[in-house]
Amino acid sequence: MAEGHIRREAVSDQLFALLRDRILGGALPPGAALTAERDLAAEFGVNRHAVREAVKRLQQARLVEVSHGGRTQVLDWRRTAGLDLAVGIAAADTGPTVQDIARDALEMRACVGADAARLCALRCSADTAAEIAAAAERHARTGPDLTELDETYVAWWRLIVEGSGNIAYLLAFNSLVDGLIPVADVPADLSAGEILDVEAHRRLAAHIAAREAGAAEALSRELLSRSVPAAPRTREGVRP
Amino acid sequence: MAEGHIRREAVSDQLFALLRDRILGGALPPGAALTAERDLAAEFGVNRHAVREAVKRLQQARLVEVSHGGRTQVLDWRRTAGLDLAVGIAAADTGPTVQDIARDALEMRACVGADAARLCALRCSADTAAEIAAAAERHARTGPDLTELDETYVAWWRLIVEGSGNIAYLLAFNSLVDGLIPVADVPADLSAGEILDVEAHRRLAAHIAAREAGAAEALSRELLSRSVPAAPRTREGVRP
DNA sequence: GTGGTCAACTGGTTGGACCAGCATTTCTCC
DNA sequence: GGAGAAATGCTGGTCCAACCAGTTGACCAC
Repeated sequence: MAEGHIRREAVSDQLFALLRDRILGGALPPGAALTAERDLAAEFGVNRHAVREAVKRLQQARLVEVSHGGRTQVLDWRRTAGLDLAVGIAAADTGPTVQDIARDALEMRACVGADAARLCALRCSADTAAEIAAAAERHARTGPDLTELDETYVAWWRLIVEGSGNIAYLLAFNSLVDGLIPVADVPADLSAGEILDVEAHRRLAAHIAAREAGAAEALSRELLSRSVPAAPRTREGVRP
Repeated sequence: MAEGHIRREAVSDQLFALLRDRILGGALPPGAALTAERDLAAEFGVNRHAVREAVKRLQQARLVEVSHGGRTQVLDWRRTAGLDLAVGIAAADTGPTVQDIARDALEMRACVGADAARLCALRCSADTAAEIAAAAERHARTGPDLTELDETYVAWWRLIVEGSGNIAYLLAFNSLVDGLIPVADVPADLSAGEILDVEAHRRLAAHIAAREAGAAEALSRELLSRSVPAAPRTREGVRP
């Protein structure tokens, strides 16, 4: 078949995305009351259960606060939402753009990645250090295919983050990898300077194996900073 | 009333917590198939819709992968789950303990907070810098009540993180503040050394106002590191 | 005004039915 | 006997209709 698998998105997923974007976009400001479930169901011509599933997800994302008997209230996502939400913020018509989010994510990646490399040098086992070096070599031998290179590079970093022994870093890494980075289309020349520098990877692996925490941190910070676009910021803070 | 608001947890919330803990605890290993919705409903004596809401949340947390017609599969949370999940990991009977999670969260807080202070010094407006200094003074004048002190301290840090202009940091801050830190009972003497050091807060605010990014980063890193317990790690990496 | 009552919302839960997609089994044809 | 097609029985996805359980606010008696 030529057509690429028409996956019909579930109704509750569509509704969740729609309401999420309304909240993030400011159409539903903090403090406002969400339309009642029955009314939402009628408005979109869907069943109330589908609405409930969507609202339940909004609740889990801490975008709304539901109270039995009372009204469902929209929260201020700047104060309550978690890192997992970052996906979709860009979809909002108001506030930060995709470029802003991308830059923020890459900045955070550099910060957390550097500290993870430091901790990895301090705490990982000799086996893990050897595995990291092996993964770096594996990455170095990976073909010219960009997607493939990206995968082995992420896999290599995952080893380092795991080796840091910090679960918070690992979870944040997950949030960034399959939440934010994919959305951000980093200029190819920037990311190539990071992904293709096989020699730097070898040196970082060596620093970790030699327990040189400071050197590992400095090198990884420099490496990860290469993909951060240097575009000037026009706004201050997170407020529009 | 003396009794504290008998909140009966919703069925789907209980079910979500139960299944989440089973997955995080290893009772439902990655790759295993989740019990079918109808069977879960029968097993717990609840309606299938409640089960569906719980499963939908598991899906959003990237703990399971559901496929129409096929089986719902348990994912490897170490590879897929996001930072928001950190709550509840400690509840698992296998793997990291509350102390481990707490330490990891505090480590991450120090790393991200220091970089946020650095960026804030670089990028925040003069108004924001003044507001940060004012918030520091407000905190300094706050009464001896520990809860109150904690609130003003968090509010002060929120200003700094907002001033950094990095939304990823802001969301991670949210995840840490109302997800992880509360669970972690940091020894009072440690946190007091951080929260009560009014002079350090004033200096940090001054560094930010003076655009001394390096000094702001160094001071905040030192400040935030005070609450990190220095307990030795018995395990390596995140693997048990 | 104060207090209680009640009706009209809200979300929470249930049951049953049916549609749609996947996987295995079974049957047919070569 | 083996390869492919058809049938079957599971899975999740959606809907309808009703009822339970809290909250809110208007109303009325005092």
